[in-house]
Amino acid sequence: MMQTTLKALSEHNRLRIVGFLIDGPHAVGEIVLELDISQPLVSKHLRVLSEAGLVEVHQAAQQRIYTLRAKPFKELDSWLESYRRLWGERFDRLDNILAEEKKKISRRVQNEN
Amino acid sequence: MMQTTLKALSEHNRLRIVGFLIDGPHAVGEIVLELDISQPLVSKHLRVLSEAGLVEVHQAAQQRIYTLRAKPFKELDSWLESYRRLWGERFDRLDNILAEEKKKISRRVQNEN
DNA sequence: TTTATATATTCTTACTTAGTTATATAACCG
DNA sequence: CGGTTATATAACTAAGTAAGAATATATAAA
Repeated sequence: MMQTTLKALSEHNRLRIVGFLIDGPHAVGEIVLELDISQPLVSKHLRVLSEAGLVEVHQAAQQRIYTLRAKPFKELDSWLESYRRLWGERFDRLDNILAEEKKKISRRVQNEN
Repeated sequence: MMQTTLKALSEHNRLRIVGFLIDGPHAVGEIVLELDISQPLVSKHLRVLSEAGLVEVHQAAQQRIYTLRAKPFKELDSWLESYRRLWGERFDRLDNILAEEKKKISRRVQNEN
């Protein structure tokens, strides 16, 4: 749920963890080194992220490798969709670009004929 | 900041308030009726949202009208950009929308000829 | 087996925060 | 003015939660 996702992401260190996991899966130990906080703390945050469905684990020997899951981010993205109208800007810009593209394409198509 | 935005949105009733404000500005009293929670509680949440820069107020007689501000949502959107690669396809939103639109336009223009 | 490595869990403490109740402020209205 | 409406603020309580310290679990290696 959106609620759960937002809550999980609303904490500083968890946001950092998620940010670190963008560039691929990482073991707990690597996260500890990257964030420079205690291992138990990292484990606890990973648990929260895990329960929120933001990450998944798989085991490799003694290591636990954590990976981002796409779903909650996709959900966030589509939730945001309702708000994009707030800054018409982007769509305006898009419209302008589209208008130009239309001209270009129109010209091209006519040349082809 | 992303942190602040996410934290403000991570609370149930605040998320509801923000959701309600999508369809336009609303007075505190209207929010109270819509969410069916106490007025002081609504005021407190509006304060948090306000301090997080998610809403802005203007006064009309005894009423305070709250409106969504675009900026933090824009920020959220561009923050999400880094994560879109998680579900492949839409890497740059704009680019992809453009690509699709181009096809449509191309088709349309050809039909016009 | 013992020992080392990697990670998780438990317990506690300090702090934050959602919600309630009661009260203050301020604008409008007769 | 006095009353009413609309909203904010303060004080309080209860619940949540992040962080640290100590300990437990589990796999691997010697």
